[in-house]
Amino acid sequence: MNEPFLDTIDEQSPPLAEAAKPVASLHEGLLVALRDFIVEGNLADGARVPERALCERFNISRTPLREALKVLAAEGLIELLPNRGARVRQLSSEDIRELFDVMGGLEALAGRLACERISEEEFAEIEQVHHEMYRFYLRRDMHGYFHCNQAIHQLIVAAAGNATLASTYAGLAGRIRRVRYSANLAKDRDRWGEAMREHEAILDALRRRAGSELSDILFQHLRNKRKAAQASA
Amino acid sequence: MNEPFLDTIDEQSPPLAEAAKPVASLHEGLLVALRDFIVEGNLADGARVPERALCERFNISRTPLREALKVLAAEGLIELLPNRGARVRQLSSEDIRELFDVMGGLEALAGRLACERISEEEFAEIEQVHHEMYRFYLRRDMHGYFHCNQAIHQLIVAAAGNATLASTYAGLAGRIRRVRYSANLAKDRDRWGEAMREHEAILDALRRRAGSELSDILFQHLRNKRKAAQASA
DNA sequence: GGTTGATATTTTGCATTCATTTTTTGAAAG
DNA sequence: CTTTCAAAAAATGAATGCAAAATATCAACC
Repeated sequence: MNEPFLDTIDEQSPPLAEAAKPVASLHEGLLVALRDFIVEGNLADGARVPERALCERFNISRTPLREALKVLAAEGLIELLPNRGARVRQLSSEDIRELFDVMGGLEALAGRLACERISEEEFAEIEQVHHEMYRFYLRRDMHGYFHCNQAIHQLIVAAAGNATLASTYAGLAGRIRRVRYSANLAKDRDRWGEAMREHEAILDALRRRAGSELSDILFQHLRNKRKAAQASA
Repeated sequence: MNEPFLDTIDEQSPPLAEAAKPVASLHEGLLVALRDFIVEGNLADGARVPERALCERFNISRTPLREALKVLAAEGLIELLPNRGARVRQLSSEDIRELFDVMGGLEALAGRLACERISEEEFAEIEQVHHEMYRFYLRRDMHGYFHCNQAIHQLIVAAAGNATLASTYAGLAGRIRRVRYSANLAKDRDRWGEAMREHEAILDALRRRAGSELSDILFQHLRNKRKAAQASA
């Protein structure tokens, strides 16, 4: 469970040097810490990953660090160049387009599966967050709106009841999380109304358990989100 | 580009000991070799991964091997237990259900995207393989049929023109590849006719560039495939 | 001033080593 | 014969060491 999706309005990541918390378990711990470190944008886009510096930062030797870097490369967060170390992966607009589409496909799937198995309780929660989001929309409270928006998408993925889906989704979300700020479509007021209407349709289809319809709507919703994001970039 | 999907009828993987080809580049090389080694079923399901033995098998020391194992764990092929090494990941029927659904979702996405951008040439190729597959079906040639089947699904994913989708799909396919033999629904003659009809519908929807429709059909197709597979297991 | 090329420095990739933890072994007890 | 427990053996996780490769430095030259 990493991060729901784009569309957050939170402030930029914390300053580079932190209180150097001494990595808890070091098993999973280092990996998580390092991933956060990168995802949170502590390293510039395309910058080379300073092995030695990170060793000191996390108080470990190069061996476990390099193992973690390999994993992060497999996750697509960084890339390894033979004999010249790791670089923070720079996403082209094409990469972002691809990522949005795949996430759209996964959300479409989540919607479809959710329709098959969502409980009344789960639906009620989504409905509640939806109404809350609507109130934020009326009040033009972007921060609140996007918080709810995130929550809804996350709840739909969770309602699908498919851990493989959830972790695949989280992996992709992690990759674009770095660019979420630049992709902050929130500024686009016209799109906002449209997005709100789309969310109405999402809730409606989910209420009717119309899986294939919801699937379409969710995919298109992500498509539109991406278009707005890339247009404003 | 790993492997299209289940549904192959190929014979079981080669015997455990091979000619010990000395890992080419060792950068990407070891990882690929080791992944193949595991995916091809050289290690029993749930068996512990013998670090030392693999070091000798691939003529490398433990450091690079362990890096590779970490990556394979991230890919979901093996799992790492703290202080007790790596095990070949054993997929529960629930895991398989999940994987099929996610792959179904990704194929649905691939179909949708393919409808947007597939060229006449690409479509013609799929159509051709489809007809070839039909001839195999009429002749009751399972091996030929499944080879074409695989090719069609792979061509649709390729026609989507989304590298992120393709690699995500390949990653999941790799996980499931180990169990493809047990999931060999080929034996189910009734399902075969049904599958053939579904493929007719797939081709038809693709011809009409009916993205959302194709999306539904593909997802259901994978669903049915999975049900047949799990029923016969 | 800018370019080229040789040398020094750093960094990478892998092997080796070491401390811990786990697993195995085997003998004693029930 | 089975269970229990302690010691031995093996495996894991991580640090260090070392050769090869890449990068940086800097002086000579145009």
